[in-house]
Formats: sequence, C-alpha cells, structure tokens
Amino acid sequence: MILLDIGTVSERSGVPPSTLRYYEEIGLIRSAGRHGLRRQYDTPVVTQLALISLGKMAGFSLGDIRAMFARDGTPQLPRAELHLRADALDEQMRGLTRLRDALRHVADCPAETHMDCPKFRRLMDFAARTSGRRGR
Amino acid sequence: MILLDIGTVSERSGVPPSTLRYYEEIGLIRSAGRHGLRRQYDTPVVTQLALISLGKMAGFSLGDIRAMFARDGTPQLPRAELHLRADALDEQMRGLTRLRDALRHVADCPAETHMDCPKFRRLMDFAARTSGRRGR
DNA sequence: CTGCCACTTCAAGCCAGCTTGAGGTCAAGC
DNA sequence: GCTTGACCTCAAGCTGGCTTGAAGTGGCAG
Repeated sequence: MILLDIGTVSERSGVPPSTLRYYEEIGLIRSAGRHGLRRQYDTPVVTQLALISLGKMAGFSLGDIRAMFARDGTPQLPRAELHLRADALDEQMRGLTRLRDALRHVADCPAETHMDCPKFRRLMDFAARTSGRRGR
Repeated sequence: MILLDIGTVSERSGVPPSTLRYYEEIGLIRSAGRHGLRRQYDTPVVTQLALISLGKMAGFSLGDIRAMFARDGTPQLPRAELHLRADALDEQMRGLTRLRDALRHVADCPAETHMDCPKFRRLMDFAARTSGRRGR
C-alpha cells in the first residue's frame, strides 16, 4: 500500500497541511498511521478531499459532510436521506440557475432600470418564492 | 410610496431584524428613511434580499454581493464581469451535479465498497479534477 | 554522525457573519 | 396622558473554519 505524507497530500489535493491536520482533528479524515511523527495517508484520501470540497461548495458544513461520509470516505447515510440531500442539491441548483440567468440578463438587457424590466422581475419573483427557507 | 418597517420586511423576507440592521450597517441594503427612530424600507428591498439570499447560496461573500448589486439592488458590474460570475456559477453547478449524482449513485448502487465501484470512481475522478482550485 | 528541513503539538489568534443583552425611545391605542 | 411593545443603539459575545507561531522531533542525504 502506497502511503503519502502530508505535504504530498496537500500538493495533490490543494488543501494546506494545517487544514488537513484540522480535518483530522475534527474527525473528517483519517491518517493511515505514522512514520515517526509524520502522518501517512492512504491515496484515497485525495478523492475524499475532492468530495469534501464539493460538499463545501454545496454549502454543507464540515459537520454535515462528516455525517454524510464516514472517516474512510464511503457514504454512510440511509438511502432515503441520501436522496433527500440530492433533492436539496437540485433545489439549490434551481436557485443558482436563477441567479445565473439574472446576471446574464442584466449583462445583456439594455434597460437602465432592471427593477422595472418584466423579465428581470420575473426572475426575481421566483427568487423571492424560493429563498427565505434556508439554514446555511 | 409604501414603506415597510423592519418587522414587516423581516416577516416577508425571512431575514431577522438583527440581520437587516447588520446588512444596513455594512452597506448591503439601505433604508428609505425613518419614522421616528424606526427604519422604513421600500418594498423592493424584499426582492433585493431574495437576491442576496441567492448570492449567499452561491457561496458569495457579503462583500462580493455588495459589489455585484449596489445599495438600491440594481446590478452594478460591467457586462464582462457579470458574465464571468455567471460562468463561475455554471462551473459550480457542474460540481453540484457531480455531488448529486454521486449521492444518488451510492443511494442506489448495491456495491458494499463504493470506492471500488467504477461508476463511483469515475464520478469522483471528475470531482478531483474540478476542485482544488477554489477560494471559499 | 551531523545537520537540515519537513514534519510535529498546542494554544492563541483571526475573519465572517451574525446574535444577544442592557438600557433607551416613541407612536399608537386605550 | 399613560402604557405598551416594537423599535432603537452600542458593545460584547459566539460559531465555524481555519491560520499562525513558538518550540520540539526525527528521517535521511551527505
């Protein structure tokens, strides 16, 4: 089994060593052992860090992410819960789509007063309906 | 012009009064004036708060959001910059799609060992390639 | 065998984004 | 005209997610 030390993992994942130690401290990742004092990591930890990065991108807290994927990186939730999370992501993507469309619209719409532009207002009305329900 | 006081805005937007005061303090929103001591808001602030909520959902900082939409809620960036932001959202959505697919996959895939499942690994290899470059 | 340098620990610090609490004001309904 | 309660200010506090710094360790190249 190939083992990586923290500098290598950091390099391959783009995550600083201090953060890797922090993640280990909070139980988000696990090192395979030590070589002297030095942490040694299994190669899959790099994949797992990519997963964590995606989770953060999705707005999940590190605690949420820890609950989703156990220390070894394999998902740990009941099916139904996983589908709920996936549904939440779909919902979130609908929000992002609206924001994106709003940005592109105002980039291209010549109207001075976007708040009065019917297209913009329609986008924002969707936004208003969707948000409000949200718990970071 | 109809003016709303802070409690009403809070109720309609789902954003607590303390947060509204905080947003005003950092220049993210603006109140139309006062009635005695009480802040009075224009109705469009509710739309603006929806926009802010979407921005947060997208992972933008309040500072970013302030830069995108001026105090009156109308977008304030040059076209090119708006399109760049929109492109970033598209990229982010690709990441979310992968995370969602990964979640749905493991919810349905009967394999005990997802890290060895070719489909899962393919999803994660994409993930690994995408992330790494990310600034909160 | 020596020295370098990447690693180690642990405590403290930092930023964003709010929330909380104490103490005060004031418009409106009775 | 008095009370009520929703608002106000300001400072301090809190959580999450890290980073920084000081002081130490130890594998490995020369």
